[in-house]
Amino acid sequence: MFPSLDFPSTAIVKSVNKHAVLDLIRFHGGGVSRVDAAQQLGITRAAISAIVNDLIALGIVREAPPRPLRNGGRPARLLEIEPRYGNVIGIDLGASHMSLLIANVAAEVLYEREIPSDITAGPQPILDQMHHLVQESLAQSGISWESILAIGVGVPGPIDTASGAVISPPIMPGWDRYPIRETLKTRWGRPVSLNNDAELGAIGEWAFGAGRGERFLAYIKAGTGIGAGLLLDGKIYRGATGSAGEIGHITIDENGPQCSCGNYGCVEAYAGGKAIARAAREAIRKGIRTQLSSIPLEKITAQDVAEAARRGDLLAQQIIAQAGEHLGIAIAGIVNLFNPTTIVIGGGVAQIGDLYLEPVRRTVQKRSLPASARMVRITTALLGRRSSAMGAVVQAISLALHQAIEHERPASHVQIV
Amino acid sequence: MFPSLDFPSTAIVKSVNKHAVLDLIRFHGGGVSRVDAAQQLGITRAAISAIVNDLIALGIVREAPPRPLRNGGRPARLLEIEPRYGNVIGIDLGASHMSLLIANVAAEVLYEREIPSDITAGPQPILDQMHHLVQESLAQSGISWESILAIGVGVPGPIDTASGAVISPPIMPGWDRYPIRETLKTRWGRPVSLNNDAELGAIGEWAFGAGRGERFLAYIKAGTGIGAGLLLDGKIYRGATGSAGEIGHITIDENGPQCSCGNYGCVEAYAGGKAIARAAREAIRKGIRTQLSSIPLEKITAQDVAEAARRGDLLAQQIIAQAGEHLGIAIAGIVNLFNPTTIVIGGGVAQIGDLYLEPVRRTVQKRSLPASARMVRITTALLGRRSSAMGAVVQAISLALHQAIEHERPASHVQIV
DNA sequence: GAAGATTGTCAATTTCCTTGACAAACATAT
DNA sequence: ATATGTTTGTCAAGGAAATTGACAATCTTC
Repeated sequence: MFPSLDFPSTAIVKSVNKHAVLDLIRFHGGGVSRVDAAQQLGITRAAISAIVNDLIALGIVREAPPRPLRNGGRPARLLEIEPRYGNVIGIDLGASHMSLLIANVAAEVLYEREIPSDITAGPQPILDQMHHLVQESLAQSGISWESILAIGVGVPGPIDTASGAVISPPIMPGWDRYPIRETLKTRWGRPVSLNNDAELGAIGEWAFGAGRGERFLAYIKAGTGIGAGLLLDGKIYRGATGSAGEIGHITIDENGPQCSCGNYGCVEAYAGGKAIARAAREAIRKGIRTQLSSIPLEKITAQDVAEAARRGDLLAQQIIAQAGEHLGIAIAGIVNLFNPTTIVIGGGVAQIGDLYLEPVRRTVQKRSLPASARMVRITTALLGRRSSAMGAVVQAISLALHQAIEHERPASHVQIV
Repeated sequence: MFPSLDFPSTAIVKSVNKHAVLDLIRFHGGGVSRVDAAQQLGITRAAISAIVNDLIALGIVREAPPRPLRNGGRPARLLEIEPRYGNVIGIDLGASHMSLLIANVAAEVLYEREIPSDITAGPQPILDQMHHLVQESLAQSGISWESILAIGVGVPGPIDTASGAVISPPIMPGWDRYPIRETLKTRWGRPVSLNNDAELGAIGEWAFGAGRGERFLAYIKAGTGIGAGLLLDGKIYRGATGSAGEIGHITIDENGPQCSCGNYGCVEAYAGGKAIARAAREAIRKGIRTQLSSIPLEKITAQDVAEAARRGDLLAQQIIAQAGEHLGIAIAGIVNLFNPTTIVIGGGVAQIGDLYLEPVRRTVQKRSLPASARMVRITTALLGRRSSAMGAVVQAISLALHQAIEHERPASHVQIV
């Protein structure tokens, strides 16, 4: 119907199919046989065989130990990623912390660590800290630097994919247009992928979490701020310049309170971690009875409110329910606009659980059109705090493996625009 | 990176390339030569030649009369669609009207007509009326029914692409799940495409209007109601079940007035044609001085308000500016979420012009994140009231031509999932 | 143990693109 | 006017990858 970006010509057909087979093996839970792959990709067994044997020869894929079968016939030889091919690192840079995963290319986590880190310190100190974290983690885990094939990094801001930098990020002062990807690539001498953290959350939950295999998925990162990662029609959606999914600064009340971004009535000013803590402080100032009064006013965090709510504190429960309703309004907007099958809610605030999630569900059902509301499943992140770091791992593996099968032979002379 | 839906294999390579060449010729303003096509598609001149000559042999493409050139060398033979290959009909079914275009496959409009029609009358009477409109139009224009290759239809509701019906449409009472596409297909014995009207607006403006060639485009249909059609990464985005882009019922003020859909504070209740008329009536009831007082209160329409505003009426100008601001809030949400390059505003209310558009632009700049706001161009529909009907024409032509080159030979045995 | 079913592989064939050469048709310089 | 250079489009030969159809391998069931 419309001009497509993929222009297959015989020269790149095998390449495209090889990438497709590789991803099928990577993301198909439970193992795929050659025949499975042939059916799903719509090409013949013979063609698949040739591709799979290439991948095995490269050491990227292996045959899994045979498993009990159901039907008569020659047992299928299931395929899986060869974990010994190499390792990758995934790093999620948050507003107040930095978390790191080391995994092999089969996405099995080998090491995990999280340290506090204040992103407002600016790019140079933080990237130095990141470098030290990597070195320490390798030392502690006994994993060699040579085994690391690629590194994936996530940051909480809109990303320009071409330059590998953040552009006008609301919560990363001093980082505007700093060449993050190039800096790390040069320092590490490895391929580096740079993505928005919510985007990575979507990838992580899609690959190994609550949104497995869904083709229309939105991941909502509800933490200090609020962001969304969008997986539309099976592909990460970044928009024209890479800053799609910025749900946090959508207006839900034009006359609402001022947000840190300067506008009025953004969701983030109602439903984010900061907003929850502020609501508690205001209520206490007004003299409302609550268990939270025992905490010094200025030290109350969203986590304190969540704990109080779990212990039965009425005010805390009310604050969290209201935050959920406000987030629900914004998510209802996403549902109306994107018509997804699944919404995965992650980030720190989502850890609160049903006290937060139920109001979200209720509000979405109430405030989005039936045609879309009926279809959508709203759930918490299965990977918990690790969604984004896991997404970074997935991206790093993609980088490593797809580059490997591409460079196997000299790059095609066919220009893909 | 992610499993793609297109699985090229040698058997379908030529088919894919043929479709790509055809669309390149269709949508490239000013004519393409074989060499141009080769460069843009990344395949060789020889391959393009074979494809183009096939298309010429089928009677779908022709060589344009030679034009003056700039550079030395053999003059390029420009390609264009052969208009005599056949004709199509595009129909836009609105809430209160029905408009029809007859065009040849080169998308040159041959006949145009618009009649009043109340969509609330229900599917059977309206589809009968549509049939009569087609017959009358053919008779009046002297175009033969035999020349009509396909028909495109647009309706103002969320569409389930699989069944060709609308699902829980807010403004089409009685149409829920009525098999519109099958009914028309059977009656006419021609391929029929059924799309959402805003979707078609996006297609129309993308192909021949204000959004020519843009890859990230949102078309906002601001009429009685408000809807959006989304073109993301060069492709129409329909969502998981075809009901994406329902911007009209996004909440911009949670405590706002009740909307016809049952919720509170939807954009449509602030910025749609109905809302504009209602605001005027309420102001008059309050006794505010305005030229509109000369019109019977219950008969005031958005168009009356627009005319009064143009004549300098302060109240009318204020109402329209406020409606624009409210629409701007919703569009700012789209800009934050989708990060498009272009927003095209069409529909009846958009005809008001800058009085409406300027507040929209101002509000979007104010209420969306700088990273996305900087990139976006906001403009009125170039095709005016015809955007959607033109989109229906484009879809009908797509149906006719792509089917023609596909059925040229027996369909590929390759299953594309 | 035989029959049936499913999986994976092989050789021959087909399809379509690429390669490299060449003719056609123009502009410009001499 | 002629020669040179440039761009466009076509042709035949060659190559890459998928398809086809047959067949061996390996299981379940009768």
